[in-house]
Amino acid sequence: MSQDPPSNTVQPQASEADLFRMFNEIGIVNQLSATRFERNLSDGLTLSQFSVLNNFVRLGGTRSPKQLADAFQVTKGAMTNTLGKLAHKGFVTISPNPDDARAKVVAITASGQQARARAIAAAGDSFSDVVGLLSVAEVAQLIELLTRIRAHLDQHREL
Amino acid sequence: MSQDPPSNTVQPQASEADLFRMFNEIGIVNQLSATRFERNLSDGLTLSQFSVLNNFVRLGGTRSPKQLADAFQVTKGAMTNTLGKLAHKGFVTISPNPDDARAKVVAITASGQQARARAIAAAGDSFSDVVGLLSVAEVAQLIELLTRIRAHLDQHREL
DNA sequence: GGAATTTGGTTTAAAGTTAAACTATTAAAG
DNA sequence: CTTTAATAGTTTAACTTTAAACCAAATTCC
Repeated sequence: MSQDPPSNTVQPQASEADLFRMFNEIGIVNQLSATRFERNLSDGLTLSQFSVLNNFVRLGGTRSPKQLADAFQVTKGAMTNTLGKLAHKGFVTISPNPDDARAKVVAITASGQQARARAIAAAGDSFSDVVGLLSVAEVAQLIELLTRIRAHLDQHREL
Repeated sequence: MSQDPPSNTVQPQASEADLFRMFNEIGIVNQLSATRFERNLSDGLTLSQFSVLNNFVRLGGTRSPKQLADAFQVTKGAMTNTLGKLAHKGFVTISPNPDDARAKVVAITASGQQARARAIAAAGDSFSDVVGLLSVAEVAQLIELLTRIRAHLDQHREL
């Protein structure tokens, strides 16, 4: 439909096998880095809990449990659980939504922001040995490509 | 200690904040792609089960449950469970190790290889829409960088 | 050789996840 | 309006994973 016209400067597309290998490699790196990160997490935070706090700080504002569940591709039940833990620790507040009695409004607290900052600092430590491994340009390139992939997967996800 | 001497051709190193962002992006992409992949898995395979089969095909030979557990950064208990399921489906065999009565020898079966091939085919389908997104060069670059990171994390992991 | 330690694997309890059932509220259709 | 369908959130059962206890077999160390 809306394909670019053929041209002599077109880059050859990646094969499915290449992509499989790439996603495989992403999976392994993620496994290793997430394990490492999770171990250094403070305040008894799990990765899911941290992710929620981080999301609030990065994007600001408030969200419903449903929105969070969708954003993290997790069931509503799982999010109920995660938010319960965070609320219990005082890192988020969960209030009724005045406009919709079914819904709730989740917000991060000052204490939650501090916990997130502590976690980030700990994360920095846990990755300090990787600093020498990549140049700024390489990291930038990596982020650029990953962001592109993320945006695509995000748009085309079913559910 | 063993640092390179300063020079005018040295690349500036990535900051911890950049790295955090990078690993964060890897986590999100992984989350999205793994979810997608897992949904298209055939033969009732879970991602862990598929990973074990894939590992056997990629690297050949046989392995002990312990080796597999280490390779995937998973507890021995979890691997006992995963291998049990795979054995039940007839995709691997688990035999005693004649040289060490504590240990076992795990091998993939022909049926397991076929199941892995089917899963790969399904995976190809599930990623077909990503094909147009990246050039061969970009995927190659991505794989190169990820492999480097993986090797580093792998060498420096605790446990 | 025999005691103490380490290692491979299984099992158990606790925690987190999913899928599905369920409740309550809102939106849509007639 | 009123009935029907969809939506937000919670709860439950089944499953996976981890951490820790446990058993059996191998190693290490006197």
